[in-house]
This record gives sequence, structure tokens and C-alpha cells, in this order.
Amino acid sequence: MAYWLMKSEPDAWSWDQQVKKGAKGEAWTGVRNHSAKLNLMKMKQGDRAFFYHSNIGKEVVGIVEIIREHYHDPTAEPGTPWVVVEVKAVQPLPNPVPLAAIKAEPRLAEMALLKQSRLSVQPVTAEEWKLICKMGGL
DNA sequence: GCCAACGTTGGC
DNA sequence: GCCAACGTTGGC
Repeated sequence: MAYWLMKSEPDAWSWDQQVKKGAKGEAWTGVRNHSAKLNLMKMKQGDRAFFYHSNIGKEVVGIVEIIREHYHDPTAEPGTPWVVVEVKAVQPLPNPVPLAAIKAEPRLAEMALLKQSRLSVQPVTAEEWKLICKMGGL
């Protein structure tokens, strides 16, 4: 199983909204960057991803699971290369992990979140995953 | 194919 | 509100 991190501005799509969708989940729409798209296309059913609130909060708030692999983004024009996956909320982090805490942890210095701050869908290593879960109280 | 101009993201 | 990083566009 692979691990990922997906960013959303809570004004546009928040963790609470994701939780309300329950087991049905929701399509992750709106990715318009090729690097992020390639990551979406690598995702397999059953992979897990951190749900990160950008701009407001700036923290990892929960864990989602990929429940449907990539298909064409219905919010994009036909013929464009943009894709979505569907994700469902698995569980919140008891203590959301803020960006400042990630920056303060030397073992997380190589995260794409810090190195490529604008990439909205990014891979996370198993080590980074475990550490952030622990920091979040899981 | 290069590069300046411009737009967007996202932290501060 | 500002600005750095970075992706995209368009002229040459």
C-alpha cells in the first residue's frame, strides 16, 4: 500500500465535508497540475492519504482512503487530461499536525510538503506516514 | 527552443 | 496584503 498527502483549502472542501460523505466518499476534483495528476494516476484502491488543510489551518487533519482509481475529472472539459480519484474519510487525527510541527521535525525535512510547497497531491514515505500518525496521536 | 511576462498557490 | 516559488503563455 502506498501513502499520499492531498491538500485542500477548507473554504473549498474541508475535512468536515469529507466526513459527512461517509463511506460513499467523494471525487477529488480540480487538480490542474501535471505533477499532481501523475500522482493521482498512481494511486491504487486501498491506498491511504493525509488530508491537509492549506491556507486556513495549515495542518494535517485526517486520513482518507482511495476507494476508486483515477478517471476523467467531470469538472474539466472533455478531452483534457485531468483526472480524479474518489476518497472516503477513515479517521481524524486526534491532534492535528500543523505545518510548523512538520518543519520542526528533522526526520520530516525531506517531505514534498516542505520541498515542493505548491504540489497539491504528493507521495509520503512509510516512515513519514508513521511519524505523522504518531505526532497526531494515533 | 529560449525567455520575459504573467497568473496562481500558499505561507507568512 | 505581500511575496517567493513555480507553472504557463506567447513573442521572437
